[in-house]
Amino acid sequence: MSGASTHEQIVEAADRLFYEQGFEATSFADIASAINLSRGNFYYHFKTKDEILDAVIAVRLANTRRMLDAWEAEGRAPADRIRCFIHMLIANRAKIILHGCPVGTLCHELAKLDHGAQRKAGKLFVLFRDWLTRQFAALGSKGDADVLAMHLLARSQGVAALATAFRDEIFIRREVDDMCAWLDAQRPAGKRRSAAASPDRT
Amino acid sequence: MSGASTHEQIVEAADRLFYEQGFEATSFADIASAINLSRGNFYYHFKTKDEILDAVIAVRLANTRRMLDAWEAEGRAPADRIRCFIHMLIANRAKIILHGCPVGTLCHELAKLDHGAQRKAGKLFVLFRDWLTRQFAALGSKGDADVLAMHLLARSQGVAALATAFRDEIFIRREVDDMCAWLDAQRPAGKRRSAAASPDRT
DNA sequence: GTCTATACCTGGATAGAC
DNA sequence: GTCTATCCAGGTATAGAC
Repeated sequence: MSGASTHEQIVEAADRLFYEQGFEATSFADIASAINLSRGNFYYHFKTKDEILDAVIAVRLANTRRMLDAWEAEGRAPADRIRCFIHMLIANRAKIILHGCPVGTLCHELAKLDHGAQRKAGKLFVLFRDWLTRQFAALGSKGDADVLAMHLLARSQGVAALATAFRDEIFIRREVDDMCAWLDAQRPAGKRRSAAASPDRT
Repeated sequence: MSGASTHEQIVEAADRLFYEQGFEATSFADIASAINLSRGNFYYHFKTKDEILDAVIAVRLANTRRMLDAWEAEGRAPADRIRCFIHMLIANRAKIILHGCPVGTLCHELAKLDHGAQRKAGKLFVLFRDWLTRQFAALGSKGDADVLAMHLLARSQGVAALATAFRDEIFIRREVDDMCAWLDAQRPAGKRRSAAASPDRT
């Protein structure tokens, strides 16, 4: 981290603070002090706050692509890949309980602000949607792969939302199990693996 | 509306603006100008912005209780009442697509701000949760009524979240149908009504 | 109860020295 | 590339006249 350029440090800190506090509630002073940079010097790197937001979204898009590629490159069955997606809720449960889903909360905030970056932030959802659609298609769901993808995406968003509101980790685990069971039911009969073969990876 | 007291007018305008723009993004000037009131005079009615938020949440709690009571008083079967809940997504679809769920987005924003009113806003979710739990219990789901309530609440939150992000009304209707089908599957066998008897009330 | 005027602060943004 | 100093807009909040 300390080897990173100032530019990268700014984006990194902004990424974290936008997630934890929200975009609007995060001031230049917050970001600057987080990396021990003077406020004035900020404008050498970014002219406006919107530029920082753009950079943060770009980084998140790149990180998300990398994560999805990694899940895919592990070369397992489509259902296993989808389980990777579902288990994100457990892997990130602590942060989700505190700050919600990074994608969902950002999109919500930008929608309220009627912000120009709405569409770009929405691409984060599109990445997941398209990736899930491909996995469901590979799973054998021909016509309705996108429907299943949207369904699963919505369920994970809902779980994140209530997990934040109720600060309930048990609820997350229960819903994750339920989603995995639902996933098994989507597979062609006779090819289903037992639930016992899919322990939660915490 | 014009007969309402200034106090009521303020809360009403704040309620709407907090929903449309978010709590933080809404200034006193916004609320004041919405009801043609001078900014200075504001403080006769509310000392701080947090007081307005408290009043708005109180009004939303009261309105929600009234709505839930009305659904219950209509005296129909528990499943019909739950369908009232599910169909909220369709009844409010236009606003949901633009601004999300009023409860979910407020709770999310307050969580990010680490605001003191978080718990009070969370009571809105509790109202729905407890009401749904009672309906599922009446439906015959003894031990897991609360689990089903949380599940349905989460799904409706997820649908609202993606509906906002993708501005997709078709998606809402599809998921509402799916939730209704799921609901039918929760009822004791032999007592299920046909899907055709449950047309969407738009 | 309603208004004007205003104090005070924070946040975004700029200029210019180093 | 980094700093200090500064400007300006907007937001919260107060005082006091009417």
